[in-house]
Amino acid sequence: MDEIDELLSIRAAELYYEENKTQDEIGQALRLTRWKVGRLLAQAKQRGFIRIEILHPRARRLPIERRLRDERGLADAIVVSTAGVSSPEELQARTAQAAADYLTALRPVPRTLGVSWGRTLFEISQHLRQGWATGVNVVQINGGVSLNRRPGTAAATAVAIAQKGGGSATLLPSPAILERLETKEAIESDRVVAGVIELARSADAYLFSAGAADHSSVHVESGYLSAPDVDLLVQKGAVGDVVGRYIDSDGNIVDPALDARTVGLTLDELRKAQLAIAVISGPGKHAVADAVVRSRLCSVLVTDEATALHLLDG
Amino acid sequence: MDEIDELLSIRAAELYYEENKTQDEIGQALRLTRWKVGRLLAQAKQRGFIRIEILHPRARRLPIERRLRDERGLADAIVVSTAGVSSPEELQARTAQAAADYLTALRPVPRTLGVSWGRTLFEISQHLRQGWATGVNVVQINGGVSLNRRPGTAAATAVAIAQKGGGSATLLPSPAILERLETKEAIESDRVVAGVIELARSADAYLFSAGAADHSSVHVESGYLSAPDVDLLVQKGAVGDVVGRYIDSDGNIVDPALDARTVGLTLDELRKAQLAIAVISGPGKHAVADAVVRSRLCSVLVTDEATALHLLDG
DNA sequence: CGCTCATTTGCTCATATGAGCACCATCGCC
DNA sequence: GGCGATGGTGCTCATATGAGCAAATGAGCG
Repeated sequence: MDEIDELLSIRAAELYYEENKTQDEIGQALRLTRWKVGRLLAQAKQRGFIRIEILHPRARRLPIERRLRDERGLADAIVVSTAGVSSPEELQARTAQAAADYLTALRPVPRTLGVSWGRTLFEISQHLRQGWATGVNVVQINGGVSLNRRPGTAAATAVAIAQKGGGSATLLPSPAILERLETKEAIESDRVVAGVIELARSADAYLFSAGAADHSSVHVESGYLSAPDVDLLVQKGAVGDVVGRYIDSDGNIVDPALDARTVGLTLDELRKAQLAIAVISGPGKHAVADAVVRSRLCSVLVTDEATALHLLDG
Repeated sequence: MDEIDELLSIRAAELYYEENKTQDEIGQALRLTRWKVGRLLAQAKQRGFIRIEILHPRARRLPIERRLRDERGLADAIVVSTAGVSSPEELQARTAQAAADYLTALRPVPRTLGVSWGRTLFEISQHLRQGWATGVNVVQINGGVSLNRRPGTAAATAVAIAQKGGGSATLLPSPAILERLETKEAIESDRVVAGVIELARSADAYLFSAGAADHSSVHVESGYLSAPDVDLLVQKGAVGDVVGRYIDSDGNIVDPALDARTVGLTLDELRKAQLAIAVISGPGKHAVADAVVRSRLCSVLVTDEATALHLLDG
């Protein structure tokens, strides 16, 4: 395509997309046949001169979803558009909404849903509508007696998801990370705790997020880890955590001793799941998202456009 | 339109615009008739959920051009797209290119073209192609013996436009602004100068830009005005200059004494012109652009999208 | 200069889309 | 509960568009 045709294709595109002229009318205006106009428009599209965006909080990016499924081997992928997003909160809200939508539309409806906790999960619980399902029981899959008093604690999240889904919540009454291995083993051998973990293992589906390995982590905020602890993990190669377990960019446990003191499903148990839905979004989570997908910790990923593109091209 | 239809229209738009499905296929996927799909898509468009942009340095915004013509009473308007513009230089280049294109396509071809000088005019002269016209003579319409040595001086601009247009340039051998009124009157009474100004008055078309009233002005750069001079003009209400004459937001001369010392066509002479093409772009020139259009200093405006929107809505 | 081959052009025809209209469900009103 | 009004739905039909193909154009080469 030469210079002159390129310019003509732009003129044609202006008349077609901005002025709603027919190809025939454009042909008359530019002294071209309507077929030539059609070809110019096709070329303008094909060369990427025409960008069509869907501006809506609920808009998704289907082509990127397909690429994620095909190129990264996911069973399913949900990618929310970042067009028109003005704040990190809005991005988080969009992703949570998409996750809630996905859960609501999920068939067969899981009888038991294993969930983690954190900011993302709490927001998903808020975006689910009352009656999103009937009879969905929820079980926590990792320890999470919150140490702070903010709303959105582990228990509130699981309870909200269960209540809105017409089922009941089973909480895992344990801290996320214990200070001593012996305490962790003692807690896990407790009849109630062991029962909850057993129930968690048998869940039909899992819904969890991932945290970035930095000081903004809920583990720091909740007091399970200190800022220097996190720095040390980063030094060892940690990119983030899934259900409280810190992984490197290949999805391997960074600190086995720490991991042994962490209560809940192990990553290998999660990997064996039929349906593991990870919800990960935000610029700070590109690295964890990559690790999660690479190491097959999830079969379904709900994320934002920028993160998805990072997984594909970055 | 209720919530559910709005969501459906977004899903439909995704399948239509991103996946290139037909409305019929979308109907099958979403369990709707194809007519319903068509209506949903129409509503999505109408409600502004669909944004179509033409990404190209030569792209124009025809709907905005029409609004400028209709709402601001311009004979013609050229608005370049700002989509994908990354630097002020690129914006300037796009606008200059559009002005060059407009000149090239102009019919009837002007036999004599009056031009001002400055950064914008120089850039236009560079974007004109060799042979853009045949036999177009160029005459300077305001004083402009440059005091500095940079390329793009007043003379070089006029000569380039004329040379590429197969004609000759007539320069106005005078400073832009004189220090004393008597000197200005003496210069204007000089046979050669008076002849050039007479020729300028008889031009078929004028091409000029406008400067912002700030320290970046070419008058400051060229030494005709000092920074405090400009500050004083701003205090008196100046928003910018046209052919060296400073105007307020209504297009009136801000400082008649200064104006009397300025050599070249007067603004009223410019206003009487059949065809006066103003080329004004950049965020710093919104106010001058508005003054120029409001006071009918130009019949044709070449500008950028942001400036145009300012003229319409701001 | 004439030939070949590749590309572009203008066409026919099938398909996709939008306009306009009859019909039907839903709602307020009696 | 009957009844007209209102808005949405599915249709017919005209139009716009894209696929595929034959003719025309023109560049390259003997």
